[in-house]
Amino acid sequence: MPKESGVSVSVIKRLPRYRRFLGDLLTNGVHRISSGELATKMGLTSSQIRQDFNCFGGFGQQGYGYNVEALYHEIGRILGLSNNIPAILIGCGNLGRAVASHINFNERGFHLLGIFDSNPAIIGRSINGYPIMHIDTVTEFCKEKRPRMAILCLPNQEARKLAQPLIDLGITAFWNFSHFDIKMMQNPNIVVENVHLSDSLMTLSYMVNEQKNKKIK
Amino acid sequence: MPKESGVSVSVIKRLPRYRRFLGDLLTNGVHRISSGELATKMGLTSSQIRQDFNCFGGFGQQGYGYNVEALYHEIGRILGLSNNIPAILIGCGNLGRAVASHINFNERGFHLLGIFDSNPAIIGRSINGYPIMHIDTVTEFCKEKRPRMAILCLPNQEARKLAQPLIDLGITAFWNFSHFDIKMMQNPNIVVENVHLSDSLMTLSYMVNEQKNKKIK
DNA sequence: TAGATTGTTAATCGATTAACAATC
DNA sequence: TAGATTGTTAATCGATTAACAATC
Repeated sequence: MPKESGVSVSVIKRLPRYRRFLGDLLTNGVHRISSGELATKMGLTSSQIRQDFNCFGGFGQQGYGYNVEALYHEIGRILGLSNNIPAILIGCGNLGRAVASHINFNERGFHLLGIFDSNPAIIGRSINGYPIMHIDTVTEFCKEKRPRMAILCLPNQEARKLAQPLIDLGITAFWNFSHFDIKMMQNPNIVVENVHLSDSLMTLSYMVNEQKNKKIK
Repeated sequence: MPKESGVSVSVIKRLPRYRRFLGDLLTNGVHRISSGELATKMGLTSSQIRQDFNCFGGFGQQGYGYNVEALYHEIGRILGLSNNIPAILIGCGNLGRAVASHINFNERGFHLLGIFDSNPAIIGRSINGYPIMHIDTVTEFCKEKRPRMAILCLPNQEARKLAQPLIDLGITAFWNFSHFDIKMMQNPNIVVENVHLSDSLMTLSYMVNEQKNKKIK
């Protein structure tokens, strides 16, 4: 049934938002919805919604619409949210701590095994139940526990140094909060999702300026 | 000279990354670069680079290429990075604290005035020099200090409650870390930049799954 | 001047929207 | 059956890439 191969990244990036809206509907006791209604709610076109859902095989029904609960779970399945991919977090500064305590990894397809940092003062402590270990022990740890994903909450230079060694230790996916462009590295099998907060803020800066210009005009 | 109006958001979103690479070149003492060289470095096409830069009026020179320093500063100017837009941060949980201490607002076009939260235990303290004030005083504060941008590090429901009152108080831009979709609100003059960390992680979850499927295939 | 590389126009590619026949 | 709404094909729109004349 599922024909998931080769679905474009634009579609994938919309799935979490669809799921969010469907979750809200579910909470409000809505059991069916048409692409038209959902489109209005989400500020999209009904065409786009039908096209998007059909990338994965039709789970609507003509004349009826979509079953909210089925669709919600289907999207979760497509995203692999019940897939406990073992992960490690590297860098326990402000950002690393926030990510460790703020994100619900288990509900997003991952299982966080632990946190690594070089600051001796915090080794042995834990955050949100995740133990903080010394970065020097990460090699040993990876050989034993085989994490597949690494979260990089490190400065540029340190991320640059660590990326290749981590790949050599079996890491195949990065959630990258550093400014180092991992994608530029040789290995094409590595998947990377970047969160460049500063870039995001600069984009906002541009938009605020545009806003001003419009007012003047 | 600048013809910045109506530049597409795809182009704008690439500007911070260009600036980052140009900054690196500058650090390494490189003074000129051709679109071809930069394309190789960044994994883009030289065509795209020339198209992008030309959205803002040609600052290259035929037969020579681009002056790295001039281009770096030009991009900063386009993004409005020296524009101290007054901003407030709302929600001083893990994420809010990380944003307040991790982001260099001054170098990104903003000036953070202070932080608001409802937890009495932390009111009066400060983070990274920014005072923490009670959320009940935000109305008064906005009337006096006139911030234009608000950073929302709040749960869904609280963000939903606060968005419209903040707009009424003169906020015209949001850096939104909550899951509430501010864009869905009536006012078209409001600009919003969303940082949906959970969505980002779910996208990564999907990609890791695809990775597996490919190996099996 | 000759070589290099831009700025810009044209061609291609992909993503979004519109239209409508299929069908519940 | 009639009405509604999907799934899917075709049309449009926008973004990326290719090509090349302009020019430093």
